Amino acid sequence: MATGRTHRPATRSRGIPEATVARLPLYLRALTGLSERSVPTVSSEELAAAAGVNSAKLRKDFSYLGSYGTRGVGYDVEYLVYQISRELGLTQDWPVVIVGIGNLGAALANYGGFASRGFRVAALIDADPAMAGKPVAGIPVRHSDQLEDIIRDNGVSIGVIATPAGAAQQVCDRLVAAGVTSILNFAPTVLTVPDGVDVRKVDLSIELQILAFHEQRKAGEDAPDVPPPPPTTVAQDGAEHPGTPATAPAAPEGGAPGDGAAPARRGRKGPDDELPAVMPA
Amino acid sequence: MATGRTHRPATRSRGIPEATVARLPLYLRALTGLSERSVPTVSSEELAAAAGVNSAKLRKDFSYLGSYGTRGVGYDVEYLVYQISRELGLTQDWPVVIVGIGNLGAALANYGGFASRGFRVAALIDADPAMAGKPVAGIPVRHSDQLEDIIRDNGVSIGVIATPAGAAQQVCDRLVAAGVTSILNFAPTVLTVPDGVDVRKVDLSIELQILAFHEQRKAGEDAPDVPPPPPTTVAQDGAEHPGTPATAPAAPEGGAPGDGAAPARRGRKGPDDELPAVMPA
DNA sequence: TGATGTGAATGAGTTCACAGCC
DNA sequence: GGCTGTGAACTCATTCACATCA
Repeated sequence: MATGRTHRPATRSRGIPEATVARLPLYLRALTGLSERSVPTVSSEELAAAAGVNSAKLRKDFSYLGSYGTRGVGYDVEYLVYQISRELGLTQDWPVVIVGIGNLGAALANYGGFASRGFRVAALIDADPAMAGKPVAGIPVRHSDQLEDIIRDNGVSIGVIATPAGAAQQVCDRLVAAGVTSILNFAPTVLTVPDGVDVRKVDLSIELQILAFHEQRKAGEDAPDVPPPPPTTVAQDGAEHPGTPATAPAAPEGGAPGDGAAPARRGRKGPDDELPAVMPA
Repeated sequence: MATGRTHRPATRSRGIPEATVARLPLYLRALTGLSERSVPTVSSEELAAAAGVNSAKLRKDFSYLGSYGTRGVGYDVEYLVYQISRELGLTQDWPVVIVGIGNLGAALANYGGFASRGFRVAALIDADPAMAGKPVAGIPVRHSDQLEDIIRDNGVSIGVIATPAGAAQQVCDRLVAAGVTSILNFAPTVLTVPDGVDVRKVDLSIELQILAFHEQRKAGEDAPDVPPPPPTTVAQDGAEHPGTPATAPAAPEGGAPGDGAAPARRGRKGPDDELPAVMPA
């Protein structure tokens, strides 16, 4: 362990940091806006502001792509648009399939951002036979029996999973077996994939929870250690006291920081804790 | 600039790294699953596997919360669930509003993950008068005129923006003015907010573009420097050769790496480049 | 002169590896 | 013996500050 990792330490060029890659689409969007307004050149300062990053970061990011700017002047908008598009692989056409056509899947199918910028919805797939044939966003939904055929016939290498959590791994396995090597996962599950397959995750409830964390901080501010009380109004809901905290999982005693006697959070809120995304697929 | 930033370097406890915070919801989900299966304790190894991280990272993450494990044994599931929930602020009730009830907004409203874990959809808001009163996910949509009242009446501090890009900043401003201090933004725009307001962004097209980048790499593998040719099939689309690259934005000449004569990407693909999310709000 | 491009400094996050405790 | 908790090493990312060049 820790020996191999061919990570291309080589000459130069190849090996753009992941953090930079993640920002390229942001720059691209900002540049596209400028391009539409026929702005010929931008400085790192201006473009950084439009993309919501700081200019030093932007310049360093661009330096990984090459020397595409002109000192004393800035960057040529059209040229940069092309270079970034090419770097991201958007100068070619990527057929994608969306699996799981519930609310979310339909939203994705209708999403303008899919159609533009090199992505093309090759098929919508759902496990519900009743959905089959029904057009969503102008594309007829196909039954998941045909998943493998669709992937192969269209040379699809990118798949989007918008199924409930329970179906996600299974769908993922089938996609991968059929040749998909990049997956965008909206289901709230950890997907297991073989090496060589990329998975990116978009998880609505996780994002909300992160916000809640920071929100709590704001409300609690200088409360030194105890869990701050409800910051916003609304908290009581009628039956809020669950059973006696008898089930309280014995804390490892020895002065654990920040709390006394955990109420064990008994009284399981709802049965749908696994956050089923939207519809069966 | 760069002086202030009280960032709590203090004694201990407060100051959980952002990266750790972002993983807590993941651990929580894995733990919830174990809890439902009545598993009493887990080792860092097992839990890490379930959450898709490595065990050292998990242990370090937990160490920021306190010493909640037992050496030689592992972690008490129920106890950890409570501690993480508390740390994330999920032991209280967070009313949220969703603005922009198009496909995506509806998907979010129906999303199980919202209802569980401390979040409660206080209202759905849309700018389309025709939507007003129509129930979505059992909640009547309200017109955006009432946005401020809704925020204040319900003590909402978290808002979700699912409007088209064009409306997002405006909606954001109104949310913030009305007292919202955390925003989850699904619109493909950079939002500008005052200090003290948190914004998290979920951007479908950016995620896809990042996948495309890696996908391209896989296909190109050992092509040393030139942009690899289309990996998947499907590439020609009829009229693919745009006008002469006359408009080609003069590259800064001097041997720029990796490409010759950028085709300037003339012939703008489609007019909907700004990726309007779904529906007016 | 006014911007880029980039080494060097700093900081954040991850991983290692092992002491400490059950 | 087994597993947590954590200093220390390391890797990755951001920021600074300035040499460099149109």
